[in-house]
Amino acid sequence: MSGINLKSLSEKLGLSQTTVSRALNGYPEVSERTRKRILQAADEYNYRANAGAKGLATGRTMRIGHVIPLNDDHQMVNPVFGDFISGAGDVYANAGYEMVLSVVSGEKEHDAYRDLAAKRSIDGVIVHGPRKNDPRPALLDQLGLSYVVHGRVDDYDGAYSYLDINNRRSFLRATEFMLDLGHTRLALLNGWEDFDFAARRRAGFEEALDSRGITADPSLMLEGEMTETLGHSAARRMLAQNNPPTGFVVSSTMIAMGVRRALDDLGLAISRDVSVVAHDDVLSYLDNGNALPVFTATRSSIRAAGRRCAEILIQRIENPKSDPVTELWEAELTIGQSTGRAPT
Amino acid sequence: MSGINLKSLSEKLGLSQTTVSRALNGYPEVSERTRKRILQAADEYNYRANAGAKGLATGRTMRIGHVIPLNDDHQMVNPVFGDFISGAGDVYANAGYEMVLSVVSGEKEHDAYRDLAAKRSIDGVIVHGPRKNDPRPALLDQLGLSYVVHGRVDDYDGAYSYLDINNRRSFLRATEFMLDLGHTRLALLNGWEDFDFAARRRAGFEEALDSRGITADPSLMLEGEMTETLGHSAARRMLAQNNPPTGFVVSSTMIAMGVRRALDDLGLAISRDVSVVAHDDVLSYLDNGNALPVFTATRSSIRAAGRRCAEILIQRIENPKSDPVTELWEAELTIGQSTGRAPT
DNA sequence: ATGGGTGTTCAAAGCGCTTTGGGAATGAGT
DNA sequence: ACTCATTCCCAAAGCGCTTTGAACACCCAT
Repeated sequence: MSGINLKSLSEKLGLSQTTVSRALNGYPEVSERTRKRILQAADEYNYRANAGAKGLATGRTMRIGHVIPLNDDHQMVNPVFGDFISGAGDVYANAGYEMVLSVVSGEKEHDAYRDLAAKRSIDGVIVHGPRKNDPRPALLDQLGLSYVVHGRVDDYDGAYSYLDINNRRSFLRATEFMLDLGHTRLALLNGWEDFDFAARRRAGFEEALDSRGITADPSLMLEGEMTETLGHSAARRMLAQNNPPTGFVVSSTMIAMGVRRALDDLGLAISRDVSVVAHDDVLSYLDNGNALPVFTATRSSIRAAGRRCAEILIQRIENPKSDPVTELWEAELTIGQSTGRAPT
Repeated sequence: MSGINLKSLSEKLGLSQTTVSRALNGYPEVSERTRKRILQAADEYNYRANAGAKGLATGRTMRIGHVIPLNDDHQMVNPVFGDFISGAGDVYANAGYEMVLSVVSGEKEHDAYRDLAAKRSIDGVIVHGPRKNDPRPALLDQLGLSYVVHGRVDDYDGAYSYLDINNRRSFLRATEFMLDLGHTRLALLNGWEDFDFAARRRAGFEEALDSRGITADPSLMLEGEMTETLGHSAARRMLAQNNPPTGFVVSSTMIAMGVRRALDDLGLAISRDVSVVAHDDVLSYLDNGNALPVFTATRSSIRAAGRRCAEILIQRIENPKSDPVTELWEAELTIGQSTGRAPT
């Protein structure tokens, strides 16, 4: 129905397309009087420049891509994703960008970037879930696409923009906190350690134990999908061992909820019998008890990360010659009701 | 870097752009020999048609929009969203469509649709989270944009495409199941009843009680954000009443997890002391205990809904004259470990 | 030889915008 | 009176594709 174009709009105004276009895009060489007239007419007819045509003419699509990998086993999208894009999306909207999403599984991921680049349908892209030896920065540099990595890749030689939290330090501190409470048998329930963030968390965990002369027990360390079920089954299993842990260091509040359920199953009290410290992404739908936190946790808002990644990417797109931006955020350790002195 | 266009590709081949274009788009009027040559060259140079230019020429952008509303209070994206788009995204990818996302809050939602339509950046749109008196179908019909509603709007006169689950019936059955177990004091923890799905669930709940001559107790019915916290605090409060409920009918497994935590707090055993039945969206990251379900639940996969909505929408886009498609799915009631006979 | 298919290719127009390279009008400077 | 900037506006080219209408070659039947 609707859909007036520049041509007819300018005809209605008795002006050339050039003038109307310039007025609408804020160029100076048009008198204020006519600009006002034009703006008003554009509003009246609900005119908006055809995105495809504009992209063709300018070479900029005003569109940013997110390629989100699908876990092949569970066809699962990382549940933090909703919050991330809600942060990023807000920034995009205010800057006049659109967000395009590609959910792809495994091997097809590479192609997704190639495709988006070759079709020229985006100006830049956010890289989610970087892994060890992640090939994407190299690919994107080669494709000439602007990008920002949410997280880090350990092994890329080139300079690239990223925003990460200090995962190693977070887990170092969380683990030390447990050690200070007298816990010596500590379990780690982690995400897949193929992901950079999880590898760093494990390193922090082990570093803390090492510094107290404790060697990490492999039977108390598990990596996997960060679900409630993982927390539950792992905790059940570990607590049934000969020398069960008195504390759990876990990578998400979802896992922590599973651990709590296992404790309930076994009639154990959280904090008194077994302590739990988690990493909390401050997801909007998992508020970890507003006023007094349920779980002791290292916290860092995924939504804030989404916002900041978007800002950085836009800045990179609009100024590609500038130096890459890198930020490393510290997570905050908040004491909740899930930790206490180790039972004696 | 990369980025060859039709012109240079056809020059390399010594053919006209017409022929190359036709070959690539599968038109018959080009000999198999040349088509093969062209396909090969296209592959070699990694040629892909510029999306904007193609859209301009054809009038079809091969892009589908999802406008997802942001809860203003919590800046929260519905956590089922990840699964929905992972289902839809897969269908899009296979059909050659891209997905564009707009996360917008409250009053700006209307504008988002207007914008996308006026800029001609999408061919169609999925309507999420329909509410009572939802104005969007009327708006979209007026804008001439193809769409399909995930859920239903109660009050729209026009014919429109939707995919919904039978929420009323689900909650009717779940409630009857509880009644059959001897529970007479039943609580309902629901999503915001401004949403169509939640209103229907409540209707089903009340209908079941009515049919047994029980009148629903307003102090046992709550609507709100479907979080763990809601389940926890509501259950705590309701169980502290004079005449506490022996069963909870709740709208998500997230809420159910909160109820379970409240029971643990109070030293009550789930199923023996208090029963819980939930609606389960079968989210990939909340698998409700793979083999034996933790919660008794009415189940319907959100991912499957995403897939189907996408299929319907594509069909509508490619064949706009066809009649609207409407589907109503029945949820499946699966018995888990969270329900038992009412204590006597 | 002539005409009509049939199969294969092409030149050029058009999609809706931005942007280059002027042109006309006005006012100021000499 | 004449030049020279300024200010404001415009015609036309170009972005990379699809698609219309026509051309060309070839073959078979008349």
